[in-house]
Amino acid sequence: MSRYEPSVIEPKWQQAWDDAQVFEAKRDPLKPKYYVLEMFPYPSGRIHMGHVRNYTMGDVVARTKAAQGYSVLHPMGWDAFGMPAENAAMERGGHPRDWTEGNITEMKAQMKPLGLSIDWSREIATCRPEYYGQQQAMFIDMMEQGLVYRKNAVVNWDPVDMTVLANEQVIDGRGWRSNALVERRELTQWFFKISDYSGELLEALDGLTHWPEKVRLMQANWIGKSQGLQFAFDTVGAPAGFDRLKVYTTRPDTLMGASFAAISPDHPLAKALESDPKIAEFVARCRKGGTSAEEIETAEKIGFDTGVRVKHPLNPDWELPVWIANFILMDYGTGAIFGCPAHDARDFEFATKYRLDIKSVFIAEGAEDAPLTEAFVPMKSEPVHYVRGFSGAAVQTGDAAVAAAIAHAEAHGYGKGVTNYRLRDWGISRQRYWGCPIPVIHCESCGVVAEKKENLPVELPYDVTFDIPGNPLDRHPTWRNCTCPNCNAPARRETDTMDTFVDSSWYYARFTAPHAKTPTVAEDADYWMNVDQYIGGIEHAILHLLYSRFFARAMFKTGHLPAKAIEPFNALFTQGMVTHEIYKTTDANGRPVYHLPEEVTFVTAGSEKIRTVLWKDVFPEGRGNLSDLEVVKPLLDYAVKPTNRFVEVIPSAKMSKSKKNVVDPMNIIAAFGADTARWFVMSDSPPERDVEWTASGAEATFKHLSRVWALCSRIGEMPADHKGEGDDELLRATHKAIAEVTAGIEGFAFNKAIAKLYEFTNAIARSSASTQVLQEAIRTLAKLMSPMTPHIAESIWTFQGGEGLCAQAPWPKADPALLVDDTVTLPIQINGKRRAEISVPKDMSPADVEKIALANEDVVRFLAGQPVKKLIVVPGRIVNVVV
RNA sequence: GCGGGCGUGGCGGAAUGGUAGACGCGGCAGACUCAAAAUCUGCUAUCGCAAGGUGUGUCGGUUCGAGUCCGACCGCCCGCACCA
Repeated sequence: MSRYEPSVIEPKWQQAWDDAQVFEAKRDPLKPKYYVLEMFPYPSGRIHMGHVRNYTMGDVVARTKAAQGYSVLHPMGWDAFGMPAENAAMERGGHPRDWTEGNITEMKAQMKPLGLSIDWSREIATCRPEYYGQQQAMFIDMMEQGLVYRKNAVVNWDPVDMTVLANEQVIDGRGWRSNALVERRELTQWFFKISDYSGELLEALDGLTHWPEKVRLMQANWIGKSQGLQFAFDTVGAPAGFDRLKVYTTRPDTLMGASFAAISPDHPLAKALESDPKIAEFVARCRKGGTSAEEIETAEKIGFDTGVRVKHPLNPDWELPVWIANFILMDYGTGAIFGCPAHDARDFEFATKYRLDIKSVFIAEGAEDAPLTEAFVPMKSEPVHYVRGFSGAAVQTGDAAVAAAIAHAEAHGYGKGVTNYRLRDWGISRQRYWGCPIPVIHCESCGVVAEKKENLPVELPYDVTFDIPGNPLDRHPTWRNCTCPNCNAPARRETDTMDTFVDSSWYYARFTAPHAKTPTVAEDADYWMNVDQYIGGIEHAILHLLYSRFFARAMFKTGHLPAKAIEPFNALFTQGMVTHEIYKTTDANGRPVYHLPEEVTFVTAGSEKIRTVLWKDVFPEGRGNLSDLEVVKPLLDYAVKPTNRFVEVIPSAKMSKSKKNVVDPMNIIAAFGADTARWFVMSDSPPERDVEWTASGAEATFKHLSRVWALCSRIGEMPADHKGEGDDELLRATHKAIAEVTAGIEGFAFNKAIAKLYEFTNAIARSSASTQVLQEAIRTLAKLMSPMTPHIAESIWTFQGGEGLCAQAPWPKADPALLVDDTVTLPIQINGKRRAEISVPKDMSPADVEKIALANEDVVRFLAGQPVKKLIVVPGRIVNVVV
């Protein structure tokens, strides 16, 4: 074997795998199946280290499962719709489709050299009619099932770009691109009825036992179940049609502390009152407020007394004022509340500002009913003393009091217990070109009608321009024109497109039959679903994963997925980011200046453990030492003083172009090969945590792989019949490695699996065993390394006489008999402190172990004749002597 | 405010309640070399000449035995947030 040259072996093996179609997924009734999926990328045009880490993890799982005898599905596709393509068209000209397809070609070309075991015959892109046409078909099915509807909704409207903006695109109340003040405008929008599934999506979380607890909690909080009382006030002096005002509360036990009612500025009653110019003006003022978290947090609570009154449900003579308040949300509960300032922080603030009554309903046990300086809001599980209760005992917990109050309301017929969810319906309308057209038609006589399925896909027109703001579909000369599927009269197409989250909500199902003429094919979906292991970033913990869970249910309801697939992802793994240090200096004006890693030099000061980073021109050769500093001191003084050449190192941060701490995977592959990149991103940190990319770590990985290569050569040069020493020892090490590496991979502890591979490599290198045993060991090493470093593994496998391709060889099995040593070393503790060590046969009886332990001379010395009170022997583990 | 997570050498990190620091990085020393690089070997938590002592954010508890379990605190990180 010659030198280790990744640039030679990597393309060679990739070609060999392609030729043998090793990664093509086939339905095989004789094998169990395994579906591994990594969250598919947005085709930005460049892959980054995060992609490398994500796809390598999936690849390790896919290759291991394939070797373990599973029929594996490991596909890849492109989340290809979305605004960056349109922005690029606006900024640079060109067409979103050309830009996107070009990026897909480029990114695929960058992914191929990684040697991933992907079935590229199943590649999909959400922007192609083959994909989004099927999405439109499902949209129509969902309409029929009542899962889709239109309603007016308040949205962020950019008056300059003439488009709806997502909340994240509104920065300080202005459009992120146009910088125009964003308006809250009411538009007719399309919605998916995800709220129909609130309860089910919440309860089913319990069954997702192979999901991270954190993700399940985040989803549970997002769905936000609460139980409370809904009741209606009788109104006094309200406009016609508003005889009653419905409110929702989770604290009906505080009803006797009510001092006002309040409605959202978007409440129908507020609208009915807008004939009063003062009210109209107030409502307009409320709508101006920004929607960002900070603004909401710091926003002052403002209110306006409408003059309308409501009667307290427990006492018709008791009237409360109705206010419009900016902090009441229209789309939660009923959009109206009753205010109990004593036991709600917001109501307290509001009541204090507008001098409304603050009356305690309950007080801490043993406390006085004194005026409050802030709202008293104890845990609902805590017992308190009710001074103005109306149901249940005087001393009870909040939980008990709430239940008693609901029972009271239901018994007296003024309200009922209801369950409320924070989760809102999913608004999917986007006034954008580069998305999946919503396949409906507006007809003057028939209204809103679904397009006929045989007319699908409703394709995006190519001849559009982006030189003026707004949705190009709206101003296309002919695209909107169509005929009504019902009455054949001339009609107009819907020009809204779907949120790109819709595209990614079912791609996992499409991969089971990526080119079918229907969204899915029953037998393929039956065979391949569910995704056995899904891998991606934590940033998708809520939206993407919740939408997908909803969509799988909708696909079941519309007959596109089997019942077993309503939870589509059996196991989820969320991986950490790839980070890098940032190198910063300051310019003459005090502004930060960032430097690329290759622009700085590391100077180490030996045992003093100081690391200083300097601009590269101080040590142009790329490395330096403090002793060298003495030599270059004059130069350094010159360099440091006038130009501030010491570089500040900002530890481990997300890779970002502006901070110049990005490492391009293509450069790493060019310098060290894909195997080095793959091994390093898996080796240094647990996969769920961030991993810091370091140049020294990458170099060290390359050196290690080179060592393995050299070791393979050495073994290859040994005479085949050479008899050596320590065969049994190496055989045991081999089987231990099999057991430990397998456990590491299966437990998603890739860093530990790699640590074991280092140990095993060192064991082989030290061994002077017989040629045959060494060969068997290094072939096993190659197979165990192959999920992480498939190319070098393939070379070693072939060189050492492995049969066929390593990629198709079965996973080795550990012999349990070889995993336990005949003798074990037992530490002996005296009063819990380690004092000695004995070596005993592994199955020696505890009684014999005791004898040997007590006879040990170190033990005798430490005991110094003290009587032994207790002796604990944990077989195979430890001996503890208590005196 | 609500919810969750994490604190272990110079660094990344290992440790089913059972020898704390595996493995890697960095560092030190040595071999090879005219020399450097590369490579190889050894050492590397800390105090101490040693015997031995001390060490997993802090304080306390459970246990024969605690990095691990329990309680309080300190610090850092993440998610949600005017949700009635």
